[in-house]
Amino acid sequence: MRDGTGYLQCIVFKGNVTSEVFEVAEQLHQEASYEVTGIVKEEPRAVGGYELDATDVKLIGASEEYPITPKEHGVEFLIDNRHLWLRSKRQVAIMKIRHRVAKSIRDFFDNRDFTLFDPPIITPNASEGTSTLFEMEYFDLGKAYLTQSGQLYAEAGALALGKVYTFGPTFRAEKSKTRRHLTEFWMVEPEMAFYDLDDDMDLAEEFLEYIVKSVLEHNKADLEVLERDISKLEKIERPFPRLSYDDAMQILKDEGHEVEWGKDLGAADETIISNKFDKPVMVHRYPAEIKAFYMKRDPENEKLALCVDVLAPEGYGEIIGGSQREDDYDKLLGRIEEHKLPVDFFKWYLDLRKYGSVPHSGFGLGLERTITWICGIDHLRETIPFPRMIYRNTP
RNA sequence: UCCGCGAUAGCUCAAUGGUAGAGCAUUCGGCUGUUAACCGAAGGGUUGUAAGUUCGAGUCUUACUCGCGGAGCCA
Repeated sequence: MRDGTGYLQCIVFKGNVTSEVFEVAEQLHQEASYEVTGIVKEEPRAVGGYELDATDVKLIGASEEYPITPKEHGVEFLIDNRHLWLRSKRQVAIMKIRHRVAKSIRDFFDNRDFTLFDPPIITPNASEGTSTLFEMEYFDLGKAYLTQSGQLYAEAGALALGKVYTFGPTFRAEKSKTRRHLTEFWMVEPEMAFYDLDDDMDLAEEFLEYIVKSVLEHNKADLEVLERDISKLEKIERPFPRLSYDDAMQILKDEGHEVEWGKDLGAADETIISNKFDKPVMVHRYPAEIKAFYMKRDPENEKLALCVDVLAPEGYGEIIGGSQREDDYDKLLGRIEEHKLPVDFFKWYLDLRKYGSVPHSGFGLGLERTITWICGIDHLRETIPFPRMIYRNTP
């Protein structure tokens, strides 16, 4: 029996019930819903040590030929039946962990005087220009897009409220067919006035530690269902290793891998680096060339951006991307022009530098990637109730 | 967009170029302190689509469709 709070074994003994009740019990196929009256007994043979000895059984909803059997199934079949797959023990455990991660995210920021700040989902501009956007016609105003990040709006919020965070769905029409991509995924993006890159990294580190500890504290049973090696999560404590991009390149070189300064780290590179540590690794100060226009340059080396990527352990890859933002009006305008972005759309964004600009920083954490890592599972499609992927938008 | 792999019963998979099978599920019968129960029986197929090679194609060839993994890009 499953009721949403847990599982209980229930026994219907021929000798303890009427023949009518026994007949009803015989009709209870997999996933039928029913009401049972009985006596709870201690029973060492039952999982959990207790079972319900039924005296009466009432059928509520029959379930004929339930498609998902206790045997093995393929991925396509299971996702076609996602609405039913969610009932299985493993999926229930993942959804409970998702809830815990989301709750711990809100608690973390709420307890540190951040204000939840909701950016629009429909936007007229591309925040980074590179990614593909979901496009729509917006009445008489031309094209509009589904947001791929609330960051630019969060910056406006930070200048109004000091410390803010956004938390909601974001959309990317990237044609990525991998176990790390969804077209609709959730992101949390804190943005803080007067934070420099070091402050930003300190916060990210404390944040990740908090989330993992919260799951360990409340979801041990769920992690057990997933057969997660908990000892790996117990090691997630500050401080996390911090490497500059140059340090990372050196590690790759020492490992005998061909590297070229100025190129972004590939997935294989990230795995090599993260496998050298048992904690998340923070890689900072990438070449500005390969990073977004809004990132501030390192005053000590203008070729570098004041940015950070956090790589999850065990090869789970990037879960956080963040930076200190460019706060100088002229420099930011220059970047927008260099990237050939429509200046008109960014007028409001430039205003943030025109009227009382302050140094500020922030980062974005991908919810599903984080859950995938914490759960120790191999595909992020299981971490959201109804995944949206390049070749699937049903059920 | 590119590279690789795949598509056979409701599901998971077998089948040297030679009569398309098993386990599970379903139905029927039996048995049972089970927890992926067990024993017996039955039904269930245009082998993704189209063309080609061949005496003969699930198997070989070509194209297409769909799916999976990866690269790039990203959280």
